[in-house]
Amino acid sequence: MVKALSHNIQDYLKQIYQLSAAGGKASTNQLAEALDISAASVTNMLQKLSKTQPPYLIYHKHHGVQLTDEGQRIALKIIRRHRLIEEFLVKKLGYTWDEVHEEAEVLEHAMSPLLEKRIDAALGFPEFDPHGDPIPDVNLNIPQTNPTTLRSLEIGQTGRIIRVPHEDPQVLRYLGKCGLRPGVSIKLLSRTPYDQTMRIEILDTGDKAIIGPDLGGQISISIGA
Amino acid sequence: MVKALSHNIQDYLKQIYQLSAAGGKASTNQLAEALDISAASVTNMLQKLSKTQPPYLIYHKHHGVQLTDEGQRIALKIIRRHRLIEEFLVKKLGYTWDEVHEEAEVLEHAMSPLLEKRIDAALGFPEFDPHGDPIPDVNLNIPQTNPTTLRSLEIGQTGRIIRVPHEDPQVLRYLGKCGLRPGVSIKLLSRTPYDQTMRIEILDTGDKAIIGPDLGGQISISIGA
DNA sequence: ATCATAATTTAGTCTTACCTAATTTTTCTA
DNA sequence: TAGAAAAATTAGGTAAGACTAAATTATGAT
Repeated sequence: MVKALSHNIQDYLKQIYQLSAAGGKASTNQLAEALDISAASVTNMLQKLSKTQPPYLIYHKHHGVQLTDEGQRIALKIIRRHRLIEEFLVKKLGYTWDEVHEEAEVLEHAMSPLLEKRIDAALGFPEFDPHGDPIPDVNLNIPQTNPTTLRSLEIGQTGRIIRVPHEDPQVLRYLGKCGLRPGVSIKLLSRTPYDQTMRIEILDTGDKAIIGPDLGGQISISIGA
Repeated sequence: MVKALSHNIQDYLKQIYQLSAAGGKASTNQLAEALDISAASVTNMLQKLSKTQPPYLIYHKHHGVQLTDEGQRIALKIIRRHRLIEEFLVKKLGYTWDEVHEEAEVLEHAMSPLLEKRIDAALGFPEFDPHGDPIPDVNLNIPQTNPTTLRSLEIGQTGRIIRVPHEDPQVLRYLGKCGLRPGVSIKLLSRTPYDQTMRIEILDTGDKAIIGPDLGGQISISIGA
């Protein structure tokens, strides 16, 4: 029997996973920022999580942390639940894609293994959530995509949107209004020399959209229409 | 802006509501038993909840507690969510009625007002949950029924089941197997003189079932088929 | 009316997870 | 290769919500 982990701890592990996906390690300050708590509190918790049996992460003073396999397993389980919930809310309860992140952030901790199974089945075992993020399967394997980002498109080149950033409702509403969702094919029309702002065309509708370089770097695409 | 109440406090208020529905007041020990914590802890919490602004309950040493209007409002909100979730799990996710209580016990605390609204709408604004318990509406008004209990039936008299006890999965599985669910019409065939065990007939199917007096007292019915 | 028992409360701790302030370590720049 | 700035850690504290043990109050049977 495995001891139930607190919501807090689950959130730490999830965040560490997300941060180290881009970088291999997560630093105390990054975590403090992401979880909106003080760095001192983070240090305490990291030390604690490195001393459990089994340990959830590997901690070296002043050098960031890395999840153990066990820690990663837990992180992936939470991420799976989070994304299943997002997909469920959109597909079955009429949510828009900008409403689901916050809701899932809470519900992911209240989801039993049974509910996870039933929702997964009700959705037909989906591989991606509404933002195009991959949903780890029952064994926590993640559907692989091989994306680059919108920012790296050449002028005149086409691509297909794979995923968009999922946290900020405002951004999501903007993208939604432009018709920029996963699966949509686009072409880069132009890039301003000074600030790299991109003009792109949605191929199906012919609509145009303006995307700054920051946001462009957070939108994953595959090359080709 | 109202301060968010902890899950714990929500559980206290809900339990007090349920206990005082049958009795007007809830005692420290009843609460300790129902919440599975020590009586001393309950005393502490009751004192705390009676000193909030506004107070959630009225506390007199050694004489039990009673919810204030505010306390009752919160209790009913949780109960509404609990029952909506139960109905949702059965109707939309293929749960059986013995699986839903425990699940709802957790989810009720993770449910946003928006989710409550969407689920309510998806179900067509149901008035009763799978066990026949009334679901408070958006304004927390409770559909009234005027039930008596199975135990009070006379021999040969007919009745229609209104609600069954909802917590114990074993009991629910037994009742389910017998076909005893809300809406079903029954007739009392006999009662043993010694222990008052009842034999009843389900009118639609002709099936017979045996119900002890304790369980019989927890099954609500309306008189007449 | 008394006394045993049951119910409740008080007092004192513990754990979890957070905080701020002060200190130490690392990193970056001149 | 200092020394400043940034990052991380330590130390000491707080609030919630639980606990046990001891004390008090209420109740019910003779």
